[in-house]
Amino acid sequence: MPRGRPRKCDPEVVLRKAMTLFWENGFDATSMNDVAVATGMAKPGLYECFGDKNALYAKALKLYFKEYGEPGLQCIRASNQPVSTALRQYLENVAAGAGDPECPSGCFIVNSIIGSAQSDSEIKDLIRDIINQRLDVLIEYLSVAKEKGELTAETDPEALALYFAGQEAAIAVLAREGAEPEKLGKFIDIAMKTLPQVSAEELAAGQG
Amino acid sequence: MPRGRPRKCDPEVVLRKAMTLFWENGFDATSMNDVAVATGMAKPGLYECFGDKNALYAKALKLYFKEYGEPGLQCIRASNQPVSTALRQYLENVAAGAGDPECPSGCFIVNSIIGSAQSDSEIKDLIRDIINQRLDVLIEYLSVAKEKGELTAETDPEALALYFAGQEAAIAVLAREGAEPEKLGKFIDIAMKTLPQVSAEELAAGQG
DNA sequence: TTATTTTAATACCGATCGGTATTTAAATAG
DNA sequence: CTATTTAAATACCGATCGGTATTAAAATAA
Repeated sequence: MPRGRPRKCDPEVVLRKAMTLFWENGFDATSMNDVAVATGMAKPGLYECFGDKNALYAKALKLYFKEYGEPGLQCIRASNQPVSTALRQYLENVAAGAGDPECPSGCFIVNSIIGSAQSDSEIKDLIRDIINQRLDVLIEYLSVAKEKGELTAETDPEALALYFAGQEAAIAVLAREGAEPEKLGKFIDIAMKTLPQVSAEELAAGQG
Repeated sequence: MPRGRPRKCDPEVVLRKAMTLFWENGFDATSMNDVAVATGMAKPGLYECFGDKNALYAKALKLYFKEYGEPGLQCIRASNQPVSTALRQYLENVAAGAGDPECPSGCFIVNSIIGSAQSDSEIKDLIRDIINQRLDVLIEYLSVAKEKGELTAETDPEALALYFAGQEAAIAVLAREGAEPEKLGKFIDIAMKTLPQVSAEELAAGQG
């Protein structure tokens, strides 16, 4: 046991709770007092643990990306499944997160993009970094799929990556509107029709 | 000329300016003082003309829908062009509005959806009404197109309408991220590939 | 025990918020 | 001219904001 009075609250638990508050209500509508009441950690403790409100928000956003964003990207990166399967799973994972009844609806990152106009520059940079990471993973994955012959020669990996990034945003907004999971499923069915896939026979012929 | 001291500011101009402030910065980050300074109408005048802050926001959102939402819906309703042309124009109109350098980026309605968690019930109802109006127009249009044989018999008009509503949200978020118009154009190209269109020959054969 | 360290808890700071009462200015009616 | 009407302009209200100084409590070290 360390020297002084023991902590009442686990900072990790506090940060997770702060994340859900910012996710649900946004930066402005979540006061430090709200966080203090919801977490049980008094305001001076919050400032000591996390810095000021901007720093707390940035840490919450990083935690969100680590928990809800990176795993999906990692699945894409490591996927050895057909491109349509991998990308469908990717969007279904997004829909599962955005529509999870245990969490605020929608996507904290999308919410932050919308509200970023008056964010401080550290937060803007963080958002930009997250957006670019996601786009780069999608571009890389689609480029490889094209090289492997799974996607037609006319495929534009960058444009298609932006399309899928847009589908994530769409799912987040629709979930925030209250769209049921079943409707999000149908949405994904339609969104996946855009893939310029090479058929299995063509692929076999091309590789043989 | 009416009886008393003449108005310094045209309320319509003031409301339009308030609209751009709320559109750019959102409800919480736009203070009544900000509106007063930006418009030249002092705070008591704002309250006398528009009611409280919630009422001003609601009026600004209604103005936005009238100027940026309804014309596009009217085009869809009145369209006698091929379904792919009409819907492409619809999305291009959305992209033009969301990416207009003269205005805040993105879509005020999408921003309001994201921020609606802590809105008062009048604003929530207004947002819900706008969403439903748009969806109803799309469903009706797609249903008619299916009946006319322009879309395949397997087409689900409700699901496809939600898809297009989602594309609007996607375009709004991508524009808010700073996506250039050219990239939004490519996005629309891909998004339009989902249409389960009947070919011109099939359509002629079916009608003949 | 007593001193020290670390945190919790309370109270408080100036600034800003949404909203309004009051006073001043600009027009018309008589 | 004076009275009246309407709006502008200023000042102000209590509440809440982000952030902090201060005090009280709970642990260890001696």
